[in-house]
Amino acid sequence: MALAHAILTMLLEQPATGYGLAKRFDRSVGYFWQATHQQIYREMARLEAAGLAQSEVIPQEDRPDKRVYSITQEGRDHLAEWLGEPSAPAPMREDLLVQVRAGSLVDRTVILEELRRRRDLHAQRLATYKAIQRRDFPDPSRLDAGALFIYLPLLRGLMFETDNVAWCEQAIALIEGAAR
Amino acid sequence: MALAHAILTMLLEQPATGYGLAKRFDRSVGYFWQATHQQIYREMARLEAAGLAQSEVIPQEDRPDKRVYSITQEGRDHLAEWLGEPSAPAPMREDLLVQVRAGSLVDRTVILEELRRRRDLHAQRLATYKAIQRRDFPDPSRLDAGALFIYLPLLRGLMFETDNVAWCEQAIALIEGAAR
DNA sequence: ACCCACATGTAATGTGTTACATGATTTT
DNA sequence: AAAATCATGTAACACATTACATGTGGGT
Repeated sequence: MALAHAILTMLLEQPATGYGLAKRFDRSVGYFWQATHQQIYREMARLEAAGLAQSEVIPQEDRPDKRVYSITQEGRDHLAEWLGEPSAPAPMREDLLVQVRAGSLVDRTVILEELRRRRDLHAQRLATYKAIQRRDFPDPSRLDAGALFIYLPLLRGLMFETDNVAWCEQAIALIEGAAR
Repeated sequence: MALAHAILTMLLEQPATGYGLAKRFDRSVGYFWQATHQQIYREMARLEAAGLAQSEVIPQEDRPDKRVYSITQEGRDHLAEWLGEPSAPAPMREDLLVQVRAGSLVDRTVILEELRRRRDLHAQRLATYKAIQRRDFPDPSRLDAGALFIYLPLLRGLMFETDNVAWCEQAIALIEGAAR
């Protein structure tokens, strides 16, 4: 039931269309949750059926009409209750680590190439998160409670991608320098 | 198809029963892949049907008979081919980050309690990984290529849990010190 | 007496992914 | 002329989770 809570949390900040939420998950808040538009549309229909969200169709002239969802009071209560429940760490399922673990099957150049590609990819994500940090939180030393709750998940994403880059680099260096 | 590759990778190191693999995923190699016994049994049956693994029933007297799976040459070839393919980062779906993001809905003590619980949980995991590190890799500065491929995923898990603990601690300190 | 470890599965449900489908406007 | 953005959905399939089911032997 966690996707539902992620959607409600985003609606808490502002009402949105399925399309708009999909983009936020994809672009700005991908450092703490990811979902596709198909998942989101399905889940939003459920949320509305359960009374946790409500929608309103807004006609548009130039563009297709849109259905804007917002959270209900019942949705807020439901979210607040969930916040009191203990959370389980997300299970780790990282393909790259499996590939490295099986690395002895192939020539080391194969693994090295993939590690370099992934290092670049994570460096790019890191740059994106840093740009968001600079734009939205130029002075992280004084944030009120409300801003902190937005800053802290971003910080986690930043730390995660920093680690990804560092690990890839260390892996490359160690594999390049290893005895055969 | 990534669970299949994780299983084949584990079988590469040594043949195993479904039960045994489930325990390895659960206990020792959980820092790079997690799976339950139901997933594993289903996937192993498929691997055998596809000719990538083979099984042999070994009768036992005291305990129930067991079915030991091993990887076939076709399975090795299949794995080796997969190692050449680019990997996508695992999507992030961390409940705790959603809970923090929605933190303004409840009293800060609710979030703080959860952050402390999670900090302890991750500290415990970190201790487990460090124990494995001490036991299996007492001197990480000289490892041959083969050992590196086992050490590097462990290192990633270690870095990840180190970060989890550090982030929880920072989050606790910042929230405790924040203006209302 | 009860729980844990060993050992393997089925069934139902829930979640996530991929492909298909439509159609206007804006940008390259 | 082609591709991207806005906007919403259906359908099929793949994968993951939870509950149920069974049975022995060893330890507390």
